[in-house]
Amino acid sequence: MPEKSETPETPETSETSEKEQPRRRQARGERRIAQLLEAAAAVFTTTGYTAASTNAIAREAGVSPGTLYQFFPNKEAIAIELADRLMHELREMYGEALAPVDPTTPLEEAVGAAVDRFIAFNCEHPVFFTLMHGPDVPGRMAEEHDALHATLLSRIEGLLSSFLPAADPTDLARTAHMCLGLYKAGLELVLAHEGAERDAYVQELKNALIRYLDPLVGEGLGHPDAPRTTA
Amino acid sequence: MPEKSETPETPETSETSEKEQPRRRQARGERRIAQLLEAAAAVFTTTGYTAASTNAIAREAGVSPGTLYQFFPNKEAIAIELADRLMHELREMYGEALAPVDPTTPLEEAVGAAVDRFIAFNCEHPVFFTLMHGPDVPGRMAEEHDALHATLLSRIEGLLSSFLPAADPTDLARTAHMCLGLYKAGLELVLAHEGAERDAYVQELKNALIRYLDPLVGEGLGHPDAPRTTA
DNA sequence: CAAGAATGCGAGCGACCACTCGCGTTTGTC
DNA sequence: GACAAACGCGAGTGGTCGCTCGCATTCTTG
Repeated sequence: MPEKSETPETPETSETSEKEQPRRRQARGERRIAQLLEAAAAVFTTTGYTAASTNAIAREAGVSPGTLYQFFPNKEAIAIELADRLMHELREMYGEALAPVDPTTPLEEAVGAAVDRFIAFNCEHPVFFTLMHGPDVPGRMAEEHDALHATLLSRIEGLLSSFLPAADPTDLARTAHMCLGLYKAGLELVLAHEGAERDAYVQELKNALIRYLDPLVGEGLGHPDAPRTTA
Repeated sequence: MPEKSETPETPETSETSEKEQPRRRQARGERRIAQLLEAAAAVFTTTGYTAASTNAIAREAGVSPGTLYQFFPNKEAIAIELADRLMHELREMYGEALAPVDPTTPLEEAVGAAVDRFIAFNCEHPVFFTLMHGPDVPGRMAEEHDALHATLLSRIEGLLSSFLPAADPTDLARTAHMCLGLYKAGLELVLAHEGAERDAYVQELKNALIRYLDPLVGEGLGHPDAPRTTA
């Protein structure tokens, strides 16, 4: 296992320490990093993480393997950095997308808005689905994935509990898992199509989620239109 | 090469000089093959296809790498043979599970029966999900996967069309895709849990599918008295 | 401009993996 | 029992991949 001894850490960082910054980068370096991450995104989306070779990423970026390793300590760090940047961009969006809504808001509206934003993000960054869904992710990425997963689940639970104030926590968690699973399934289908067909699948995904949740909401709120329950 | 009756698509002359020469196996060999496939199933399920090494499979089976290659020409052939045997076993089941039903059968019953059988099969053979869902499958396996996918889709379409005789073929295909996607999502959740919780997820999967399809059946048939429940 | 740091290169190293080969052992057949 | 074929072994081979190293080039800074 190639273990690179870290530079003598804690030099001095009295000021704002965003991250460990043992290296001074030039503008050129930042450009290369962005270029490499873009190339990595392209290669990851087409071949997946494990099958993607660092040489292929460097070639895609038009640089040599050595240059790649000037900016990233190893292959995993490339995926980590890529995921981190996407996460950061995502956080700015889903903070609104899954904010708890008051129960007077119709379910369709809440689900539709959340789905639209997430679908838009994933369509704009197809790598995200590859990195977060692939079974061939390195250990450190799994944590990132699990963290996002847990955050999303708690958000969904929060949203659901605003519609179902009196629900068993276990059932709530299960319903949230189902919602996330159904969403992932729909996302895969959405990404596999384009144009009008893609839009149709988005609508179908919304339908599936709304119809799945509708009876629960109706019964949870004491709606008279609760035709069927599953004990 | 494992012995099996190939389709006579290679019109060689009377002399089958090369190509397929089914090797004479002894009982011991057949046992080894089964043993190796079982070991391969275990390794594939835990590590996935690409990450699984042939040496690991041989070790799991308690034989040497050379012995493994006595019965399989390469790593892909192991997965192929494994998938073929599972497919064969599956075909005997889903022929009944998705056989077209007359529309008088309630939707819940049709969906419930199909889901139950497929869930049971996948729970008994977790490799199947790994081989058919993993993004890291070899080229030849992708065909097998696509073939199953297409077969399942046409079966689902057939079942749906028995409930929706007058439906746009495009919509029908899309709905079938959605059903299969939703099922896969539910299957993943089902496999991730055990015991009572697993059963609960099975029920939730059925709910999601039935609720997704119910409005379509009600409106598509134009039956004002469409049976919504048979409680 | 000079010095040093950051950047850039690409041949090559070590590790791993799918797969092979030569040879010894077991089994079926006469 | 004798012969051949199927079985079994495990060190070895070629190839790929992550990653390194020495050296050349470009930028920054005083």
